[in-house]
Amino acid sequence: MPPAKRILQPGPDQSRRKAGVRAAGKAPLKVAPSPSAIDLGVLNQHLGYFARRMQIWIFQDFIKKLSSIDISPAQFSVLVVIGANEGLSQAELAGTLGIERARLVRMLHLLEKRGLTQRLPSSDDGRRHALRLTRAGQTTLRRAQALAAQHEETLKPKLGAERYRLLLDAMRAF
Amino acid sequence: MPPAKRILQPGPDQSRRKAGVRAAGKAPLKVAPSPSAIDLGVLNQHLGYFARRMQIWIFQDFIKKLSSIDISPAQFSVLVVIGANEGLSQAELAGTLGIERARLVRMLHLLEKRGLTQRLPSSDDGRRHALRLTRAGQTTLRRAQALAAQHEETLKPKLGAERYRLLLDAMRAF
DNA sequence: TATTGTTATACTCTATAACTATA
DNA sequence: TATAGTTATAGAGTATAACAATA
Repeated sequence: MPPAKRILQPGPDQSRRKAGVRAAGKAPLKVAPSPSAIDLGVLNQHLGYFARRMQIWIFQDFIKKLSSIDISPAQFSVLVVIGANEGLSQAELAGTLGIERARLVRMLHLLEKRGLTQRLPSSDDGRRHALRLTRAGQTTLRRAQALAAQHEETLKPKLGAERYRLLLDAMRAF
Repeated sequence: MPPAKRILQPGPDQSRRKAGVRAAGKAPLKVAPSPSAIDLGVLNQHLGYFARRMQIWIFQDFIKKLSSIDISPAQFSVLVVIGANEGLSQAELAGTLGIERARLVRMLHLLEKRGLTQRLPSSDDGRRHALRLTRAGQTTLRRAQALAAQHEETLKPKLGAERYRLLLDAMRAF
């Protein structure tokens, strides 16, 4: 497929050129903080900044620890909830995990293609699918939970046992 | 642009059909947990699950609170760090915030187009750009910080003052 | 050779809208 | 008419690779 029309920042960097022109009339700045001296400013007082950094760190460790079975955090959450609630519908699953219904469709396509989940017809409502794990899905879930538990164990020493418990408790407010 | 070739799940849902066939040989499940009764299973013991939910909640509130000036969390962090470290380079900024260098280029294009930031030539290294806020950028940053502070204030009662402090402290471990 | 800023590309995720089949 | 599952599409964000200019 030819790149027809670039979606993001289509043109040749006019803004960059403009900055250069503008800069020509000013004295170039000389100070550039050394890498270690960069100031986070007011970000230091924002929960969201640290929440994002922490979440990324945790997910990256999770992905690494489960790379041998190729299960992402989102896939893990889907397998766990199906495993604990056999027969639930896609809408219920999506609502529980905060995943878009449309997104879940494609995740389930993939998990089904890998032989881990099934969509069975619901007995009492022709619109719904009753979700369940296959035998292979149950096995994969058990392995995933073991690896995820190892991942979780790396977080405790990183935080200290007490702060770990405090965090787990405090974050339930959301 | 014609949809040439679908990237995700190209074919007509074969997996779905397959599931239907498979299901035909089995008794349909009857139990579907009521929405309130859905069990999170082992997710209840995973920091990452709650970290992600919290981060999404916080960002959504942040976006809402700053919607009047149309500044995203990522844009806010960029403005704050440039404001606190005038003259720093794009690589330093990207490294500090954990943003890809390539991604930052497009963010700065946009911020520059909005007249909030500038890229000046660095005096001692021809490869680098020295980043700074324009006057308008400084004004926008001040407004953004005021609105972000309001956002932050909604988090404290939600958590309680003590747990808020504990969280902010504990998450610095990452 | 290595680094800075940049372009290009692909993939993931989010967000909607619209369609179908059922209710 | 409303809901469940689905398709399609656009937009962010992430991840890489490659390139030109500069060191």
